[in-house]
Amino acid sequence: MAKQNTVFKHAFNRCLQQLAHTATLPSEPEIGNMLGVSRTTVRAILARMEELALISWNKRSKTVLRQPKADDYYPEDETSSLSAIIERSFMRRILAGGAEPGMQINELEIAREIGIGTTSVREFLIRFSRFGLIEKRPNSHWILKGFTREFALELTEVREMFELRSAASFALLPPKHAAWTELADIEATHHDILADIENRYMEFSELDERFHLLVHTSSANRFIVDFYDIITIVFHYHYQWNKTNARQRNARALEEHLDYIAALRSRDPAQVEAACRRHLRSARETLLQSIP
Amino acid sequence: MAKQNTVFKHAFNRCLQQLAHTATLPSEPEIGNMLGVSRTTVRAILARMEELALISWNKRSKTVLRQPKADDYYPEDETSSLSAIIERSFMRRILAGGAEPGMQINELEIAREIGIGTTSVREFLIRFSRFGLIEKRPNSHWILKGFTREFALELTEVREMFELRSAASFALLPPKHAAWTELADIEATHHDILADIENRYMEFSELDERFHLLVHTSSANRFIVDFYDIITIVFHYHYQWNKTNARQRNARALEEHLDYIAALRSRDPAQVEAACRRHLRSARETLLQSIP
DNA sequence: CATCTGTCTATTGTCGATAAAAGACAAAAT
DNA sequence: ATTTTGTCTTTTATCGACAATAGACAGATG
Repeated sequence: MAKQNTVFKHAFNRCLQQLAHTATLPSEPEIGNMLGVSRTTVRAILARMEELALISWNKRSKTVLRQPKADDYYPEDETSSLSAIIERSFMRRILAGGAEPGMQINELEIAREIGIGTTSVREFLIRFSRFGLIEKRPNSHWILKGFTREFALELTEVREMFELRSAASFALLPPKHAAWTELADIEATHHDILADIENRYMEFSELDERFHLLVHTSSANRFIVDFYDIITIVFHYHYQWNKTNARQRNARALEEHLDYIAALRSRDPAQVEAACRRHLRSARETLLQSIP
Repeated sequence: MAKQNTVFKHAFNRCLQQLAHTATLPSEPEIGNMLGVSRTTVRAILARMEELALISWNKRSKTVLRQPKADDYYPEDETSSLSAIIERSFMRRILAGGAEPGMQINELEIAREIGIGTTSVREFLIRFSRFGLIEKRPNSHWILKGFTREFALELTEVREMFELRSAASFALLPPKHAAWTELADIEATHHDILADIENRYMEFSELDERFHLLVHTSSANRFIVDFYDIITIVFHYHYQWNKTNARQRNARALEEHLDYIAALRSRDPAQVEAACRRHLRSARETLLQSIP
């Protein structure tokens, strides 16, 4: 098996959901655009749908015959790309499992454990190395540098530099810039979640990413925006395995965000800087507290 | 040929040079340490040297029989690692050749052009992507974002942030820190080169890297230090293909460095910041001037 | 005549295989 | 009692192969 057909399966599943809304499907290129895949894959999807008697397909006419049932879908776990699988497995090892700094990382071992080839593992590790958690010894193994206190401090130091600068440039965006609309939208969601914090506090993590990414993007600097990937992945996995006081922590962060947003809107550099600093300081504290 | 034995060849060449200095070679592990290779490779080197009647080898006794001649060495170009070859070839394409932003990059084509497998090219591109010059479309090609004015501006923006901070923390290093000795050494080299600038101005590039890396290292932040890789590679290749006014440019930069070094030594934050800013501004100008 | 489909080709993602290099361990040597 | 060497095993770097996917082009369709 040279390549898993996960692109096909994932697109197929998404396409099934579309069947609910229409009696006929649009043209092949249009479906391709919708799903973000090539025509080759679209045709494979259509062929499969015809095979399952979900549609009748003859050239331009693609008529829906019946609604999809649960087992027309491919299983969820067959639809994620290999690198996503490796990432999850790897992050669990280094964040959740007892992985000591200095430990050796072995490509072959990881590959065997997940049951895949070494090439994919290698490529993942190379991509992952930019996060500063592992380091390669050429012709030899990788070293786990570990999710340590130093790591967190170095990470937040750069984050603070970048975010302060981004926030400052955000405040200078012209009033009709799309970012202000997005900001308003984000603000509204903050209020929504706060109003029902008991039940919706888990939605914070995603909103947090959306907000900070918006701020970073306004720097219009690829290095700053790219760096935010590191923040994202660290926070994403970190919170996934560390849920103590989540409700309370998130409520506080939401309030800080609202201050921060108000400051951005004021367009007053001093206020922006103060609010940004306050929030970043408490975000750093939160992160540090959860490291042994 | 699964693997080129470049590690062996390169280490062999370096080991030949050692032959001039001693009549007998030390133990295998010691040679390995010296050359930075494993004992397996050391033994291959010794075996080859014995084969060429350069040494007689019996267990612990390794006696030099004759001095190496020119054709005992392996050719230079067989000693560089594959990724170094790809890097050079690729950088030439995108910096020297007429590579338009937006151009597609094709793994297979590069591989064929250099005459190697696709795996190595892929891995190179993945590693290289962190420099922000290319971007991947999953399941499809890479896009060249190009060495443009925007790239240079974004790069220098981050560089300036990082270097100002690093310089500030450099000034706070305890007086007995090893960095001060290294700084003195670098300063002396500056004077040496300036004294014979007509002949030695090409040595600037390497010295420049050494100096700025020293400064960045004092931040003790892996993200800041790692970022300096991008600066290094960009300046390295950029100057290699752009030598207009090199003598004059380098002389000026050397003078600026000396001011900057003096400021660091003064340990006065205001002076440090001023000198650092001055130098970074002119470095940026130089870079920008050479972009169409 | 613009867009869609049928068909064909080219490239990417992943695997397994293999030589090079690293490294483990016990016997040998000082 | 270390350190060195001989031998053996394991891992990495790289290749070639192949299915999945993207993409090109001409003829068909409205």
